[in-house]
Amino acid sequence: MKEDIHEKNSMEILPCEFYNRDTLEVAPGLLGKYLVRVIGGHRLIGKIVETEAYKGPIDKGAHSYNYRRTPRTEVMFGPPGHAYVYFIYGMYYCLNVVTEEYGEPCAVLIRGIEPVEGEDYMALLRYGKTAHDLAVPRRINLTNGPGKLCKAFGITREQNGKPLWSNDFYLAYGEKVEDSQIARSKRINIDYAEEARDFPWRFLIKGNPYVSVPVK
DNA sequence: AAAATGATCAAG
DNA sequence: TTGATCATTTTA
Repeated sequence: MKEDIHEKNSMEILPCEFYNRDTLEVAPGLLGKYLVRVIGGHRLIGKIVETEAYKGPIDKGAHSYNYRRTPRTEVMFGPPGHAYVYFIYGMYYCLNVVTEEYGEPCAVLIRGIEPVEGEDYMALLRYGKTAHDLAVPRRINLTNGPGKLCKAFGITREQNGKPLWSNDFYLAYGEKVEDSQIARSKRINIDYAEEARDFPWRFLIKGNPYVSVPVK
């Protein structure tokens, strides 16, 4: 059986080539990977448990649909492996990783994370309280959504366009996830996207409690 | 079910 | 310049 070069258990940083592939391979491939963020003298680590693929050229759910190029979508046209962070609903940030070759405006939205290290500081960033003081449902609530995890990891427009191999902000191999542990579904909250609304481009680790919305 | 809250973008 | 929209979350 052939070894998949994109899967291994390790804290090694993901190489740039990881992202330079079809978005529908990168999105499930990101499950189990670790997001690492150094902020305020703390190191935060979280395991990615839910992602969504956005393929701008053909995807009416994507900000970059039909190669729509604006100040906001600009970084998606750039090289793969960089962060695309956008501000939404006047209140929240969402983190994406840019995929595919330079000029192809595609990305993967990170929708759910399981805290691995630094949960107290995540809780502090989210609520101004340590996780120790939170009931279990609220601990789950820390990072189970795209806006929540950005708040918990201190991710803002400052990270927009940053490579995902920065000292204080990177992705590592983390934990191997078998294909049999991955579930798929339609994407969340893109009812405006016509036929693309039904594309099964959302990927989750089966049974993981840190997903934003349970699989239907 | 509906509010919160402001950047974003296409249209005028 | 304006106004509708929005890859969400919280509260009720």
